Amino acid sequence: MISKSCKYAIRAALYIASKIDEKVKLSVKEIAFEIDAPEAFTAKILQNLTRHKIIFSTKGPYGGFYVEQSNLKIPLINIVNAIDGLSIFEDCGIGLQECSDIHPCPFHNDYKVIRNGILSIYTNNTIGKFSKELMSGETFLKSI
Amino acid sequence: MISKSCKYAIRAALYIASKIDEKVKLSVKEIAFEIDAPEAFTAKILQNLTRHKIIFSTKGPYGGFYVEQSNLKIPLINIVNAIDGLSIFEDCGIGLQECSDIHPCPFHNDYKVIRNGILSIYTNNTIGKFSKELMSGETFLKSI
DNA sequence: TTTATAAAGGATATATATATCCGTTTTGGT
DNA sequence: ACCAAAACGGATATATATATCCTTTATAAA
Repeated sequence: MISKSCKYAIRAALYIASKIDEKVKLSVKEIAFEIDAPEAFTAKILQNLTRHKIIFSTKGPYGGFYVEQSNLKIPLINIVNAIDGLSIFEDCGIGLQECSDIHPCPFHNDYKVIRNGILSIYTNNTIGKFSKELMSGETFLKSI
Repeated sequence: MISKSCKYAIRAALYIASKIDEKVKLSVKEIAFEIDAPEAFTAKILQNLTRHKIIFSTKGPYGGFYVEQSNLKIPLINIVNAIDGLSIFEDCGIGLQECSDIHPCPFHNDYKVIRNGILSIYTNNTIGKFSKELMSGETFLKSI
């Protein structure tokens, strides 16, 4: 459904959010390692998230990526929108251009329920929602 | 979720099934046109479906693709399996290797409901289920 | 038996997603 | 002012999905 890039982005945002109380800025290297994603590719994704103001960054020594309290309220759908766009929530289940509520394919109604369910997951969960319950001593990936 | 190829495959199978009463074999060219897919690529997909015995084919003059009554009972999940495999129904929503019922990610339970819903659509609908209500004078794509 | 037709299948091409590389810019410390 | 650290951004590389091309094989009809 969502792309691999988008999954990296969500993992990255959750990780950065989980570190908010430590008041340190995180490097690409650390983030990539913790979310199990390639470093250079993670850099691109983080840049994208920064441009979309989903996370913040500063350059130079002691620089890196971080979030503020306000970022914790951002729903995951914003990340999906930034990386993949929202058209995935409009596509027909069997790829028909013409498919719509007015002119539904045989699977349209069932499929619509599913799509809306996925949309709900991303809309109802925020970047900050899980940061508290995470990171209990082990690495991030093991903790989620 | 499922690939573009897989959507072509489902459209093709539904189309072929919709023609079962006409007792004609359908060419790649006709099928590709009707399902709005590229011809050579459709040929590959039809070969694949044939190998998996989801449809039948015969070579030579008056040859082509067709189904028999027994094929109409085949659930769409068989097509998904033939083209994409079933691993898509096991993937974690945020791409974690370790995610499972025992070690769920924060979205696991919600996401599982969704995945099972998609699985149900493909499991509960057969190739033949819609062939009757289709093809009321207009082209296939317009009819579904 | 020859010919025409249509699928089968291997090789190749293109598009897109994923991933890497490297020079540039910004910034903090000295 | 200088250096080092780190993100930024453009160019490039690789992998995968999608798409095409062409030769081979099977088959029906004449």
